[in-house]
Amino acid sequence: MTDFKPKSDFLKTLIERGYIHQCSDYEGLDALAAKGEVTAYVGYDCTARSLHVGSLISIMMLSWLQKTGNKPIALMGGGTTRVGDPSGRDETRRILTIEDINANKEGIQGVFDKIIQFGPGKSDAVMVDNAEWLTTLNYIEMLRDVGRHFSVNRMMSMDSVRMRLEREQELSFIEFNYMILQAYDFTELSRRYGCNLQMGGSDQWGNIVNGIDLGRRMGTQQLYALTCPLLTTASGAKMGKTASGAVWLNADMLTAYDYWQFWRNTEDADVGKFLKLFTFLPMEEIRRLEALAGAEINEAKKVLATEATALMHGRTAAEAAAETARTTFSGGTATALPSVEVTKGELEAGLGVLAAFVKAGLVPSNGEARRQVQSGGLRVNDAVVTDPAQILKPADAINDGAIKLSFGKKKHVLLRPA
RNA sequence: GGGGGAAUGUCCCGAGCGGCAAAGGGGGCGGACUGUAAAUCCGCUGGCUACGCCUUCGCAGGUUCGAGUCCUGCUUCCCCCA
Repeated sequence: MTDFKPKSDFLKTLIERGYIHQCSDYEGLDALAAKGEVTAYVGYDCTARSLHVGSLISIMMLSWLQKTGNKPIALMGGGTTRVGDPSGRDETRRILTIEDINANKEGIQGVFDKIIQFGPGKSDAVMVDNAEWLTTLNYIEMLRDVGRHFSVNRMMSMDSVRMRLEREQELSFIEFNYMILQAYDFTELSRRYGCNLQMGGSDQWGNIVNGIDLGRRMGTQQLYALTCPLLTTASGAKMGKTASGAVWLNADMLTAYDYWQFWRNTEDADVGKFLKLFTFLPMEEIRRLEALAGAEINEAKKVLATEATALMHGRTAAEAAAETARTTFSGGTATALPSVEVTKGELEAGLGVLAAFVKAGLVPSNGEARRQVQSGGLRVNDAVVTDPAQILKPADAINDGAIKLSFGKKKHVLLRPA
């Protein structure tokens, strides 16, 4: 890969921006991409109501694919999610109900058209659900047509399976079948849409390559595999977690402000990498930003945060988030901070600080609030709380009629009497 | 079918002579230092109407003043033999 010189804009961009972990055949894929003849898919499991940043990298790849004149397919795993992918998992996934899966699918679909064009045109994207063909399969036919091409010996040696076996962890038969279904998806998409490339995270390599093999045996055109690195931060932590949980892409699961903050808090060493992967800024601009040294790199982080947020939440929301952050972190109180309502009566009766922080959702329990008071982590209107028995009263509402509660340096909520 | 072992704080790993809210890590959170970074150092890491009360060690019973610890049965997982 180091000495490979791509001719296609697609591979040129992906390589330059660091999207590629492995590819089954650079030359072959490059030739197709140069002619705009790549139709690629990425599959998304419907295991939650929203995708999170971990999936964003592959959505970006689909977008670049389209920008460089090829056709993306977003595959909803409405069928495969009923089975559960064992890759990279220690334990069997909880089996989701069909209603849950459908609801999750609804939630997930929305993010794609933010950066990908859908429609009937040649390089317009298509969205399909593998439930369409998987749920109507007939077991015996499936075994005869597809199952005979799979060697159990080889399946047992696949990472996802082997790891479970070596660590003596349960691997149920249903999960064992996941790779067969995913391989079958690839061939089915090849037949239906002329799909010839599957992309995904590096943990999907085995599954994708199985699809290529199956395609060859079942007589599809030549298929290709392309994987991206799994995201970790420079200090090795798995990316995508914040204080409050996963970094969701959907606005109703994570506000634009919190999403902006997630990117703003990127480690220095990751700024360049993330600008390349998660924004569409031109490379010259990125090179300039990542060259900033010392505290200056904070400028690059703000650009990253705003650009990345603009992609998922829109430019307006991104800039509002940037502005809210600016006032908040320069010592002021932005009125656009997340807010929680309390009734006037509650305040007049006197609301305990501990309860107030729990109510604001900043801490999970009274006890936790109490502990945080001990270590000086709670503030009311920017004043450190020292007395756990402190009572909040209407007179404390000073900022735009609200009380500002802060947990640590980064988490703020406005308590609004209503 | 026979024999042996395991299950611990609902994030994970993991100690635990009958006095245990339960050692030690990891992770997470807060504080200090910085730049809303990293590294480092310090503190915290069951719940509550809080110098007390309540609920926790696979499940259900029992012995005991007192059980994570002992006994009985059950469930699940692993290993060996058939």
